[in-house]
Amino acid sequence: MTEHFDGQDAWAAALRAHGRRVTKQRLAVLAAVERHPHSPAESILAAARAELPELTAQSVYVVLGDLTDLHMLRRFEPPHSPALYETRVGDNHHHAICISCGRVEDVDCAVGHAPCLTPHWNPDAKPMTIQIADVMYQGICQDCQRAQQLPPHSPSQEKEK
Amino acid sequence: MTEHFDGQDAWAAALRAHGRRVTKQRLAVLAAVERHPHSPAESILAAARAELPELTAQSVYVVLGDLTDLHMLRRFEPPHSPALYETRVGDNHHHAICISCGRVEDVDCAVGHAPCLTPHWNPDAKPMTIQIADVMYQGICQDCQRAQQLPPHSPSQEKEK
DNA sequence: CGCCTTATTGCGATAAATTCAAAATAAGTG
DNA sequence: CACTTATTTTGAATTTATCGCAATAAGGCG
Repeated sequence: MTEHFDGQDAWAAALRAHGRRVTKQRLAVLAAVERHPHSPAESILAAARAELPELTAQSVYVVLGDLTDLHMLRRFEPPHSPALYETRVGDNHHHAICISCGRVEDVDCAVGHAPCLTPHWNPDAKPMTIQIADVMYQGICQDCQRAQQLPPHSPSQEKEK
Repeated sequence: MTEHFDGQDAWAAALRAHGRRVTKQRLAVLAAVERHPHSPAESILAAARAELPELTAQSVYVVLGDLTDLHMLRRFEPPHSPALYETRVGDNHHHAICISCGRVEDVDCAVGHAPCLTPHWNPDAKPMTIQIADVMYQGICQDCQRAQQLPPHSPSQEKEK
């Protein structure tokens, strides 16, 4: 109950620092994202409604979009998934997604510090000023791998001819 | 007019190799993607209709999805954009996207060969078996950068307070 | 060469995620 | 406390993509 206010105040300060008003909606969304990293807007809405039941979906979209623009939140879009949000910004860490179950894991930056931020441009390409390098590792997590090997009733991937 | 058949035959062979029938729809889609890399389904439909007017949107979605599963096409989803497709598969190259105008550039793999395929797992994370590492550089291209500096009538990004 | 089986495509409807416009509300300021 | 305007809500629309089933045609076979 008291630990509530630690983060609450920090978020409030950050909002003011960005010239934004401190509203219960924003605080509820920020708290929800912090508690449920790698969550889509809908899950964030559900989580935030635990402490602010009258919150609407549209508000969540607006708040998420705005806070992402401010770099208070980070947004990434795994394939075949709605956009996911997290509060970890600044450190440029990456993500590993299981293409089978959708589980997401954080992965520290692969090349040291501000790493992947210097792409090897092709000779004919016009270089851009890179702001972030979103690295999306796609693979199969251990659980799903195990589940696929068991031949039993699991008609998962019978394509590829 | 003749150069048509070179690629045509190659695609046909590849389709058969994957146990797929060779249809004009598939050939039209493949040709369209090859001619317009980094294009969304809608643009591919338009391009493919140039040579196959009766092609439908749904067929394009089905074909793109299927060929992507076969790894004959590669699909990636830049933020705030529909999924894009390209014929370059196998080499694991990356992409740089201008967050302002949406322009996409190919970027060769940053770390040499099969590079980014070995993430640095956190101690507590359960490693996955990585299949591909999709690296998405996000930044601002030279043109947009130039356009933003000119104060004139360009009410583009007046947020951030 | 034409038939037959079955993959593939077309059609119509539908879903999921996100965005838009305008009215209602409330944060911060004086 | 009143006022200004950012923020949220309300209600609907848009965009991107998928689903089920009927229609079609590709490739194998007799």
